[in-house]
Amino acid sequence: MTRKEQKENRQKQILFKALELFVIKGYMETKITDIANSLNISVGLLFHYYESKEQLYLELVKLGLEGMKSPQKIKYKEPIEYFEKFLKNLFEAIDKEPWICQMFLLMAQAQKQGIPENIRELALSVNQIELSSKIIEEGQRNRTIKKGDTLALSNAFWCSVQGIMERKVNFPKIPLPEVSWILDILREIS
Amino acid sequence: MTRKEQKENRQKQILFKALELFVIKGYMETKITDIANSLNISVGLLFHYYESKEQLYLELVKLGLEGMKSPQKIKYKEPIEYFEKFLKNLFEAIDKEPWICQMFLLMAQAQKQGIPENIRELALSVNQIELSSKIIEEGQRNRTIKKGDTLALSNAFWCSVQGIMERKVNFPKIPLPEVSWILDILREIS
DNA sequence: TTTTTCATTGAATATATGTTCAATATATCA
DNA sequence: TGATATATTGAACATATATTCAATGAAAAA
Repeated sequence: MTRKEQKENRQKQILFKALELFVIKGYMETKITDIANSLNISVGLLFHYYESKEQLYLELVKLGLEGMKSPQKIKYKEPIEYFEKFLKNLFEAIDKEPWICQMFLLMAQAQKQGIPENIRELALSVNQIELSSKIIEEGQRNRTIKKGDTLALSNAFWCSVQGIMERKVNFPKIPLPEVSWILDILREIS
Repeated sequence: MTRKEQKENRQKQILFKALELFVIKGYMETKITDIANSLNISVGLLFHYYESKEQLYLELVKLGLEGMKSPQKIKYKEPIEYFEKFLKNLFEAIDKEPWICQMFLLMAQAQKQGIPENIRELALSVNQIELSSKIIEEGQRNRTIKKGDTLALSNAFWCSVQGIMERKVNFPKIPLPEVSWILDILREIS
């Protein structure tokens, strides 16, 4: 293993362990020593790779922002198909890569109080709920999505997804819901 | 105002402000000085009424446990009616009493890591998801509730509710969803 | 009015935790 | 091999925060 590889591995190792702990315990509750200890490395090494706890969190939020672009790449004919594909991808991905679930929650967590203000603003810069409300509007026009305030519908959908991710992280054994159950929040029932 | 009243008022004042801050910022992120400052009282006074931060949090969880008994009092003929009544009550109550929403989240928060273990166990002692799964099973028998793993369905419902509460606390202006939208997660679509 | 009780304060203390840094071990390269 | 660069350590430092406590003021009781 070259020096460069070694460096990158350590950085990733730290980053993913930090993600795991930040999501489970929260930003403040996660101590630098928690991260170092659970990786069996010294705190000094951690600071060698990341200049501060805040910086480490910032790296993660930046990574998360990248990931949030992926839903925008989903191609769909019917609006409801957009949400269906998103959920399907998400649920499938979760089983293989637990960090996806964690990252989803980190981005929600980063928008809350208690997070350094500059990071919080960054996390708030992509508003999934507003973006989806436009797709919901399309669906309302052709009667495939329920009538009602588009923001509230979008909110209900994303709240539900977040709640599910939240629970999955804390209680991994509880089975995921069926995609169609969550879609029924949006779907016009005829 | 008698001494007794004064005492009770202060205790409640501290308790509710603590609830507000614990829910918004989390347990560790909420500093004793935050609570004292936002009430314009000294830290000493706070410790005069509550022997520790942990004790204060415990009081809140105990209060929350009381509140969690109320869904069990709901009377229903059709199983779906149980969930409908619950949501209706909850959404109506929220507009008048923001602390209900906060309390709902506190109880979820108290079940996570980062909370003192004894309190965490107490919070985990009432399992809303398991309780509801039995009602869901009734509904499945008479075809008013979707087929599928009852725990997963119950989970989807409660995750959704939690996600909604979460968002309401952080972004109070976003409108609440319609009760029926959330019920559609459970309802058999014929 | 005098005494006693309790609400209230805020500086002092103890502890926890983020961060620094000088020293050491190990790998890379000449 | 020897020289240089990098990975790694952990004790030391600075700061933040929970908690204590002796002192003060105000209300209740006598």
